Amino acid sequence: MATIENSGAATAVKGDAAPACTLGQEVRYNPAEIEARWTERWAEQPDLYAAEPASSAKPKYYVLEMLPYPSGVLHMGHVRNYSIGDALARYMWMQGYNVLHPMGWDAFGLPAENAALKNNTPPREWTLKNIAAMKVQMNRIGFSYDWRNEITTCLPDYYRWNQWFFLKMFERGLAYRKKSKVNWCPQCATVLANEQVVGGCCWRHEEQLVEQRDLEQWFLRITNYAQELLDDLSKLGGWPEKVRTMQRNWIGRSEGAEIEFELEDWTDVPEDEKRPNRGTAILPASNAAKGMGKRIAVFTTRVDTIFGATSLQLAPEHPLVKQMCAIDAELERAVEALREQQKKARESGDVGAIEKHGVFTGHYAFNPFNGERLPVWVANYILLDYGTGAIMSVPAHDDRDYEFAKKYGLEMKVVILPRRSGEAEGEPLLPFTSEDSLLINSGDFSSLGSEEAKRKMAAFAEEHGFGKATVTFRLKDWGVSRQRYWGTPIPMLYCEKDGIVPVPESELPVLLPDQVAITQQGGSPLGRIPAFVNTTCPKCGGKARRETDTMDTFVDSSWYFYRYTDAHNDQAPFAAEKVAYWFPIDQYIGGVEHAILHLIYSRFWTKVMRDMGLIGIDEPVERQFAQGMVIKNGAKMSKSKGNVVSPDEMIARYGADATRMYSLFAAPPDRDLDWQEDGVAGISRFLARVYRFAMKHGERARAGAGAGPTSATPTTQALLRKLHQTIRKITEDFAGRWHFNTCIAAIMELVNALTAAEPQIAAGAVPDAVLAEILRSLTLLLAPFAPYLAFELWESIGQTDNLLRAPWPKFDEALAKEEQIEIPVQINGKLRSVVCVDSEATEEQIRDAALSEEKIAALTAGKEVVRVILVPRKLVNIVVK
RNA sequence: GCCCGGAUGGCGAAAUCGGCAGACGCAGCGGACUUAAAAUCCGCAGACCCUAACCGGUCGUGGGGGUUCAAGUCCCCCUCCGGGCACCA
Repeated sequence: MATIENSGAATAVKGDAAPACTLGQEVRYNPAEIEARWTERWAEQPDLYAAEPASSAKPKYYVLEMLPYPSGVLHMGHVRNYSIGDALARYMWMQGYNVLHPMGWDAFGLPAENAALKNNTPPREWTLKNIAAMKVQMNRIGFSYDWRNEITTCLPDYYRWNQWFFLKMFERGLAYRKKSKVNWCPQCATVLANEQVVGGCCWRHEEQLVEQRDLEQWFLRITNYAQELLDDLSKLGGWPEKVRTMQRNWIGRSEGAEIEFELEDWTDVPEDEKRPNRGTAILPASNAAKGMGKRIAVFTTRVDTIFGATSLQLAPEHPLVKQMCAIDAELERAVEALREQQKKARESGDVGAIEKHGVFTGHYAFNPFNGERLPVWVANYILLDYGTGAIMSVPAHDDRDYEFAKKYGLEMKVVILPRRSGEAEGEPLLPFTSEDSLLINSGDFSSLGSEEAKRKMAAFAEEHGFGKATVTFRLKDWGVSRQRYWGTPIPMLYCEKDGIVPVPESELPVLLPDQVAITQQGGSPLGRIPAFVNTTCPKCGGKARRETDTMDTFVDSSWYFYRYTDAHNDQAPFAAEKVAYWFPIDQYIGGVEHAILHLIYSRFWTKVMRDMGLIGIDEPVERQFAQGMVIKNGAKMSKSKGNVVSPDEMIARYGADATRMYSLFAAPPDRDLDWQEDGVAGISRFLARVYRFAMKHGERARAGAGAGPTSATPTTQALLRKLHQTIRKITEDFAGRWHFNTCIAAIMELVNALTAAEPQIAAGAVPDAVLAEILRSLTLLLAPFAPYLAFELWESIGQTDNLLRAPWPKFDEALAKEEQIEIPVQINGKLRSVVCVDSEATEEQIRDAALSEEKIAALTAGKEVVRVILVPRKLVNIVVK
């Protein structure tokens, strides 16, 4: 179509979409035509972007972008994410690396089931159709994926390895089943992991409050790795600080002590001291026996304040509270109210805002440090699933305890003072919570500093058998059971005789049946398929039932990037030597919304695989990059906001090159990006300028490609200088800052300089060989950002080798160097003039030039020059009085 | 409440190590080309003051202070916006 062989004046370009025509000498840039042609040519070369095997002599580089959920359509967030990764992959190929740049599909999950309900299409069919559509889109944009390693997580050749890993974890005691309170989303009709609850609501259904339900669930013991996940964050120097901080908060390590308070024998309490108004409940002897010798364990980070404890506070769900309630109907009613308040607060998400309430149980416990008798309360702000579900209340030195004690008139005891003021200062303003403090009224521990006291008191407790120093994590084990159909079946059986039995490895995969009626109520859909459920026990041969829950889809994405190295292996999840060659991932790129969920599960999975002996690394990702969101009209693009811009539409209007290049130009990649369609048009105009320039001069460039003398005309020198400055700028940015917006601006400046010099070029001021070099380098500089145009230009200037493997241009410092530089001259810090000096000028010469400059001389005449500050190559500041 | 980001022309942004604030682009204005339009090309463009016009001057990077010959950049205080965590004991 476009006659690239004949790109001179007579060239006519015909296209199907936007009609292009010949206007005098000008050739119109027609991205629709150019891109269609190259899309077709690339499709005929399946190995174009193929990684070389591990035997390659090149150094390896693994660049990875987060795989998409196959919703059926790419959105701008994808385009941005993948344009960054694609630019990097192309650049690294050109830098001589063996690049692995794979893509796949996170293909299990709820939307397929919802679509099935809505359209009566089986989830599998719907998903595969979407994948096909998105793959077409990706290829239309021209992303450089090595499709030989494509993975699709909903296919058995992938998910069988989820099952295999699950069995391995079960063997190692890392997968276990327990009944627990779980987060339940009524809309999803399934369980959510803690990580999937956002502000008390479902992460998919922003308005949907999450309920608590009791269910038997499978858990993965991520807490076994809590400490290592925390410690190894320090190895992740190539990760954004923000992501590391979020993970650190999520893991939530808290150092403190667990202390046991002995509960007073219930029967010993004199009637008149028992909880007022508790009525006539009679304590049966059997229950009294249960109370005897019971201890209440509390977790505290401030054991140094334990002499100031004036009560204990238990969670409403605490087992001991349940026992107390069993014999005290009135207490039960009061506690039930507290439970309700807590549940409501949890479900509404603003747990921090609820009003504190509590009730005295009528029971007492003894402080093991001083024997003091403390009332035992139940309070609605104590959480059963953190620490021990019980606290010691120290109102003088804790904000929450203070608030609570004020409300209920509980005693306050001051036991620490500010370190600096000393005892003479009297009582501090309460609550006083600083750790920079000294103990008072604390027996043998008085006058110790808080830090020292914490250590000594924990040791004391351990010595006397009523406590010890402990560490508590906020991180909980990962609940992976989902009562859904479209996921990996959990490979477990329940035998009447043998109980829980793993499916033998040889029977994997446990296939997900195809014909399943999807409804949104009544537990797992698989449970309604007798052919799936009913099986035999591999141990005893008797009747057994299959587990009917499926796995959380975050399991799929926790290890997928290992599979890319060996996607068709049917003997193992991957070959160790392939992973050893490609890992760690050199650069991972994705949205910050996965900073916790996906990125922490992946790190966990890697550590488990290491402990299984499958791999030899501690962390999967060397460098992680979190790109910003795509914004339109001040809000994140979303269907509900109605501000979605379709990539297809942009591509149809301006071309894939302009669309992806705009996504890199409009903001630095880590910042939010404001989508403005006029900006895409601007990029399209720029590419058109490049195209016209190249078409106009391509002939001469081909003629001069055989090199030749470079004459030193000022125009030639100026253009070469600009070229080498641009190469330097972009090369440095890829290595460091990734400010592709300024990289593209630099290319624009280069092109501006070229078009401005067209009269001189036409007049023969630039030798053909130089013109050839400039055009060739310009094409290479564009290649990571606008690959279609780059390939087109590459051919048009007579290059026949593969552009993707062409070496990245090298910059020459000598050519990049300015001969003359402008030095601003200030007087008393205010800019007054600019002098132009030779770039090699000495300080003395610059100083003289500045002082003798006409305007400066006039302004300083008759004044005393106190000082002259001279910053080499930067500025002169003359201080006068 | 705690922890991260961020705030610069009409708009997206640039200024990488304390050294000419606003590169590059969008929108806008003026001009050339054209019968006309589109496309393209050239030029102007932070605000204010002075001027017939030039020349020139003052102010200006969310607000207030400070350090410095010099601050968008460093220090202290504050406001607003975005994100994360949160009765976590």
